[in-house]
Amino acid sequence: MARKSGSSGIKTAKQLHETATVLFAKNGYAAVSMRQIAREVGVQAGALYLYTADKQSLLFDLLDEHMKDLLDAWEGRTTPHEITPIDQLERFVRFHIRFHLPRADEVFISYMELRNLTPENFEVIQNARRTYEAILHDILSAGQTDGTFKVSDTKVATYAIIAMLTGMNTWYRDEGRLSLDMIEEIYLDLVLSAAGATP
Amino acid sequence: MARKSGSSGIKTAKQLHETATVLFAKNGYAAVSMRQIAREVGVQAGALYLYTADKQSLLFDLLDEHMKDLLDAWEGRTTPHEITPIDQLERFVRFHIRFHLPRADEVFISYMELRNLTPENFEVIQNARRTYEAILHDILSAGQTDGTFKVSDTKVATYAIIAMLTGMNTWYRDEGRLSLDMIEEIYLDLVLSAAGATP
DNA sequence: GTCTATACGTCGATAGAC
DNA sequence: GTCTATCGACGTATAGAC
Repeated sequence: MARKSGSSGIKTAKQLHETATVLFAKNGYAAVSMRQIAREVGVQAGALYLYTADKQSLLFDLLDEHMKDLLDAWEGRTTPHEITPIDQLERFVRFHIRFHLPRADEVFISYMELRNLTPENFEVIQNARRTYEAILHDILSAGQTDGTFKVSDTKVATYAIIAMLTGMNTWYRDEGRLSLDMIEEIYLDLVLSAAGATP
Repeated sequence: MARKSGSSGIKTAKQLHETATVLFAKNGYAAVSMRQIAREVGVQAGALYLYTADKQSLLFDLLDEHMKDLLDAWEGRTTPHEITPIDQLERFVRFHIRFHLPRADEVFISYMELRNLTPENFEVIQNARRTYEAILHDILSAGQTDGTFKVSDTKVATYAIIAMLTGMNTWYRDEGRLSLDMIEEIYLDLVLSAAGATP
């Protein structure tokens, strides 16, 4: 068969990441073969190695991109100068939901495929995750100090709140009974209550 | 090489499940080979097929056992006759933590390897999970009705609380700074607050 | 940039000896 | 109940033609 005409490297590179994200999320990193990805992208397996050193780098790049996007998105937000802990927490919750919900596959992979990273790659992703957690922890600590929040342990509360919010991705469906706006308000109430917020 | 002496079928069957649990949790179902399991158990790969029809059945059996144990443990508890929603919720939280924390591998597999089940097997596990969620949902609904709880949506609150509690498994370490008893109290506070409990 | 062809290892599962 | 040996398929990754 003749070689596929009209292919462009940039397009293939992008399709590789998109396809790998979907397939890894659906079937798992270990269960997806390079051949399968290539077939879906529309090239031969060998051609994939023009865009990634190996399968491991492919996984790492997906997770690394996701965490960078997340932290960049948070940093890039416009933030008022003086803002109360309670408002900070509200902004965090809304941001988290709005960022994570439309990225179901990426979020899924970022949690499920950590164990398939090499130790060095795992360390990088884990650090990014800790950076994100620190954002919430700082907010809770500030509120705890000035008396607006009341939790037994800010560290555990941080984990609990993030788990609560991220868990949303496991049940949310676009055609579900609740709109995104409603879900946002429901979770906001849950988080503020859990933090013992007294406005 | 002579065949291994002193082996007993019952012992091997048990070791198969234990070994598979550990390996699947550590490396993932798809990444673990039957040969690897056999090596760890101390038999040849072929011998495993005396105890399981195939790899898929092995995974399903592990998850099915876990869910059955969970529901049986809940059913088997002694429960006072009349009990307030707030006490029910407290009992649920303590039960969940005590049951899940010592079963890190089983819990991990039960969440991570759902996608590697055949559709029929997935359905069975999913039903068991829904049964468990219904326990919490009933408690929240009762409290919502009689005014002891105050959540915007009992369904979402159910998911959120279970996610919050189960998320504990991702960070808990035996040698950590918090004892099991302390963690139990911290999460109890978080859950009661999230539910808007007014004692 | 993409192709074909292939090296070389490992997979799940089975057959038959003991 | 466990072993050895093996089948046929599929895995990642590379070499070299075009």
